[in-house]
Amino acid sequence: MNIKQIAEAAGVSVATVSRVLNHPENVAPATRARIEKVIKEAEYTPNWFAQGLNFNTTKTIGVLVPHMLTGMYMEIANGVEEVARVKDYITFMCSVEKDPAMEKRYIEQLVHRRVDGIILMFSAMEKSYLRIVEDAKIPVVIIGENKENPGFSSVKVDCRSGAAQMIAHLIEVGHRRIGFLWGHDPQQETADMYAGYTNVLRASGIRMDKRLVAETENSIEGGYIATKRLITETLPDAIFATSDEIAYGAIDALKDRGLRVPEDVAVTGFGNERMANHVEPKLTTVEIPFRKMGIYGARILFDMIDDSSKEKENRHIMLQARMRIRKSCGHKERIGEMF
Amino acid sequence: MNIKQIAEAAGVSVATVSRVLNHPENVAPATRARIEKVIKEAEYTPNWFAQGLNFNTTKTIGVLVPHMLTGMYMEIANGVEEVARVKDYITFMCSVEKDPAMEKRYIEQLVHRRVDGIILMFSAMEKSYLRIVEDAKIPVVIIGENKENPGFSSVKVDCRSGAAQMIAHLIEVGHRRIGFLWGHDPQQETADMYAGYTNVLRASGIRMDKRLVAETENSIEGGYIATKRLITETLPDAIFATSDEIAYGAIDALKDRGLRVPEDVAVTGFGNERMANHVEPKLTTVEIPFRKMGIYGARILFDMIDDSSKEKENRHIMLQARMRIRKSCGHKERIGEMF
DNA sequence: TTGAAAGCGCTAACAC
DNA sequence: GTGTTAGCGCTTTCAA
Repeated sequence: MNIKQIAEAAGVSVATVSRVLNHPENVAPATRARIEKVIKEAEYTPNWFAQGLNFNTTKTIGVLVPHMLTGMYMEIANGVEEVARVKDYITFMCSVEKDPAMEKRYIEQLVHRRVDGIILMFSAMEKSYLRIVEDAKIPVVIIGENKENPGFSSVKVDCRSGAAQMIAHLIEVGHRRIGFLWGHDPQQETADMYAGYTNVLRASGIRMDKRLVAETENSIEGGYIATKRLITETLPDAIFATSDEIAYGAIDALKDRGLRVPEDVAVTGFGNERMANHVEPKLTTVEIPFRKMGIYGARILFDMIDDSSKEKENRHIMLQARMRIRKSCGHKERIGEMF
Repeated sequence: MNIKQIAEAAGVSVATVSRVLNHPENVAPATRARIEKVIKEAEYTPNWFAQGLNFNTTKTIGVLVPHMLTGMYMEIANGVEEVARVKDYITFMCSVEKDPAMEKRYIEQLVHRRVDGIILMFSAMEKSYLRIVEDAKIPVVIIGENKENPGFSSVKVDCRSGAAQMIAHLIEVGHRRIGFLWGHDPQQETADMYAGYTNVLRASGIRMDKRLVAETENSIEGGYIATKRLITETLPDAIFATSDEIAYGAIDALKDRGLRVPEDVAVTGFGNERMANHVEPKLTTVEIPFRKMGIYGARILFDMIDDSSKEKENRHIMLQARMRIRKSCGHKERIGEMF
């Protein structure tokens, strides 16, 4: 069913039908009612492609997620989607599986399909790849630090300070030999955490011990393996993991070795994802406001979309992370939280 | 940059450019090479909408997910996406937040945007709503049981038998008073589990006690609250939860009451999601092959898309669920699994 | 082997 | 207030 048929059925020209669709105020009430009736009865909706050819908007944004199965990323995406929904936009969610080649392919696709805006999450893209997007003049917001991508609006979390707080806390509680489980991603954020770690140690006059630092995949399994390896070398008082998942793996590994958490070794995570409060012992961690990151990112994006006319100067938001003291760090006056 | 400009730059007509794009074999090698060079240099890609107006395919499928933050649904989606990617399709992931109104809106959008196929996951849609999709002749596959939607291809899991096995196991291990925490969704699946539950109890000569059955939201919090309520009434030997998350909540609630799991009360889940093996005690559960469901569903969908000519007879796949015996059910010879 | 032109379904400028 | 028509960017038939 197309506009011509509607026009015939209503005894008018296609222009008039198009008008009731786009500028109903310019149509006589009687004609308008008649046409609307026909449209409703025929369940007619204008052809998407024909509209796309004429308008310059698709009411669609694209969101690139590093990994569909990682809850934290999905929380950010959820925040984005919520804003998009209110704006009557639909969202292309693309999971790039932490693979730059896939990320590139998806970006090309999104540009090709003329999305109105793109959100890049912890992107691995180099600036040069993003030229396609710039050429297409599609607004972009980057969520998560990325050194490779200056010149875009962004939303970030102050991971350095978050880690520093946590390390300071561990020291305060009495730990000296603090291990650092360094997840491979997100790259920039974990590097910032490391900076926070070394800084606080130095300031506290604690000597760095390289054996206490281990690199690992950002996953439960990664944390498990790295911890097993680490504790064969030397036994720390505490372990700081760059993500909650790594911390879960660390706890498993310690338990397997017959060590108690937090009595023998304290463990802390980063993120405060859904399960952090339901593992045993409850995980002390740094809360990242994931949903909020998504919401802010989306708001910036839609600001850019809405006044595409305005000369765009990039905006940057830095959110603070916040400690969640539970049991796993060995704090005496720990705060119990159920949810 | 459009086809006309390419044509001019190459000194040919638009028709010839279009030919090298779609039927290169019909173009003289020399002309073709010249045009391809221009295309490459200009980084030209045909306009998506103009193509859509002419072709009848969008290389896009839509996936309706009940809830973006529930890992199990995302695992299914991940399976779908993987198949789609291989097929060079892009996926619209739509999170309907367990809201039928949203689901309806998204379906309309997907139809409007002429996706080549749609996957409905644990859909709440009534048959009548899906008329839009049928009218548009868009292939649909339903993942997850849905009584309201006969007449569509589907992939399901035998939850009834899964639950029956688990209940039988609990009885075998010595439990008699077995609680049933009934999550509100997915509707049909949990109802099937209930059927399995009552059946096995009856067959084992155990009298049903209504006080042992509690309804709840499908979430950790839901499981927590329902369990607290349930155990004020009567104390079961064991609790069967219709999802892992509900089971986590149940375990929390029991611990809060000073009860040991599984010594005082055994707990089992359903799903075997990522964390089931990392909570304390490790969760005995029924494994649902989520990824596989997505993969099979997508394969059926693409079969339908690829031979749209063929008279389509619906296909139905029923997958088996499988028990994962861990610690939480109190089995003596429990199997330890790390990952 | 190539080009001219019609047509895909719609919007909007212009004319009445 | 409504109709006519050019044009959006592309594909494809038909003719040369």
